[in-house]
Amino acid sequence: MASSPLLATSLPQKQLTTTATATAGEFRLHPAEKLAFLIDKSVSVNEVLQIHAAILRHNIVLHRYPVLNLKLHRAYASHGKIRQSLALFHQTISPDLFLFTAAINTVSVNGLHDEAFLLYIRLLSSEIVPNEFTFSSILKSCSTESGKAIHTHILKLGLGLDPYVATGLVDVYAKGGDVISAEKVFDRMPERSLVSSTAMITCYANQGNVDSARALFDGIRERDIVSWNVMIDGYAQHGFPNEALTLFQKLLTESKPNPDEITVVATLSACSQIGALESGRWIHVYIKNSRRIRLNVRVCTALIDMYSKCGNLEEAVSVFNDTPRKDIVAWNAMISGYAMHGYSREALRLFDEIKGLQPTDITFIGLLQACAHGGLVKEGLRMFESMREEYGIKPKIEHYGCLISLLGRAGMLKRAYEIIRNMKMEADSVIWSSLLGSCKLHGDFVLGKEIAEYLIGQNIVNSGIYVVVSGLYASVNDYEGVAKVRSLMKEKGIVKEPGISTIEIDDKVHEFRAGDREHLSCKEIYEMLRKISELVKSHGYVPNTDAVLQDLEEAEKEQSLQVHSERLAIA
DNA sequence: ACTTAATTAG
Repeated sequence: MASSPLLATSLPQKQLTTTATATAGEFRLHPAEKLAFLIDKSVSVNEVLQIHAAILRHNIVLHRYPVLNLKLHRAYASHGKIRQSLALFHQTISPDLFLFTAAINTVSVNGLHDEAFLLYIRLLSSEIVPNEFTFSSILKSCSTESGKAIHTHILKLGLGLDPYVATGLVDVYAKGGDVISAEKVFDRMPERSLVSSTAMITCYANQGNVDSARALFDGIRERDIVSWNVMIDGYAQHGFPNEALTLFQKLLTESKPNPDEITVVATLSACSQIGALESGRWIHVYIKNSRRIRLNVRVCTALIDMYSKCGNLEEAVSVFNDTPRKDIVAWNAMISGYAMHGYSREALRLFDEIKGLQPTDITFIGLLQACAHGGLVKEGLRMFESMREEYGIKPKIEHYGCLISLLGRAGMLKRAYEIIRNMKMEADSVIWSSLLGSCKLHGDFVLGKEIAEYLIGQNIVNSGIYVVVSGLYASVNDYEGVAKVRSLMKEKGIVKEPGISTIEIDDKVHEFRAGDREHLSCKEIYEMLRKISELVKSHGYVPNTDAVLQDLEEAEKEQSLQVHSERLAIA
């Protein structure tokens, strides 16, 4: 659209002779209606500003033309000019329901939840009655508590069965984790729309109830890509990465719908979790060959994460270098990638290269991990300080975890212990395990035992800590200590979670538990295991049975190590 | 004229 004609004193004749605006020109419209028509055609903020200027030039009093006023508000809001669109609202003498609703929607969408409620209250104070549009807008700003209050208003006005409103309610209850209320609203809907079903699937998935989610998903006749994405991501984010991959494969076998950016991001996350490099690579190639799916910053970040976690750092770096419009999340992923591969200096160097982006708490987790892995004590301590002082980021428990691991590995055990005791927050089992592990590593059994006894005394225990404590006792041959820990475990009914190892072969992920005999090639696997064992023993391998927690004879301990899940997977 | 579901980093 041309830029200057709108600023001319009369209405832009040129505009009205083009084909696009011919319909408007055929009628003798009031300038306000013509301008409203132009707003609908506008594609940039500049055009909106010019139209606004034309409105002022024509001395059009906006609140006398509610439709024009509303369209202008919407146009500003849709281009992210929130202040401008709200200014329009506040200049309007008595806003009608449409403008109220649009304004509530604008602030809600932009996260100004308090503002949304102020507007809603102002609406209620006028004699205007909110409608279904208003509620689907205000619900976006509701917590579960305020959602319940709004729910009563909805019921009072008889709008509870409107599909938009009901979906909004399901969404509010889903965010608050109130599945029961969400189900109630959902079940009462006269007909389940695709969107409301998808909202309900999201609710189930977020609760980790993937079975209910899947049942609902399977019951949908016409599934769109959003419902597939919700289901795949639901699996991926709640401990079922294999199911996520399988479902993605199922999607590929159906002709519709086509995967999009979000589908591949969710699936790549599943690949990262199980180290499925081949599947991840396949998806990368699929994206490159697809004309629909763009390698945008989010897709690239998922690829960086996948390649890093699947052990291919070079490919992660290569994707990072080709990532367009890198945001802090992309930088964080690459920093963490370097950190987990032990390239500490590269991680720190990358941090120095970030320009014009505010680092987040996660940036510092990556950096501190890099320092911990590389034994860069001075740098790590300085980093921890600058996080608080320079960047104003409050350390979370995870940051302390990195710090303790950093000091612990460097043998600065006393200092690490002091930091834990002086932390503002309660140390978690990860931190204690890390420090105990360091005590064992550096042979400081006095401090190690002191901590172990403190933990047992304080009842800060779980299977993770028991394992480390017992290992600590075992390494100094304190079998009384080991026995004490064991009986405590029994007494409290703590069971060590069975370890599972997975390995990817020819695009299929195989799972193994210790002593597993479920696998189809079980016989061959055990035969291979026997050969490997002979080989390593002939090279002087002696099994270290100290870490075996079960109460077994030495030979049995060896046997239990022999069929360790990782060994099975490798065989 | 105003309205509904999904995304990455530890």
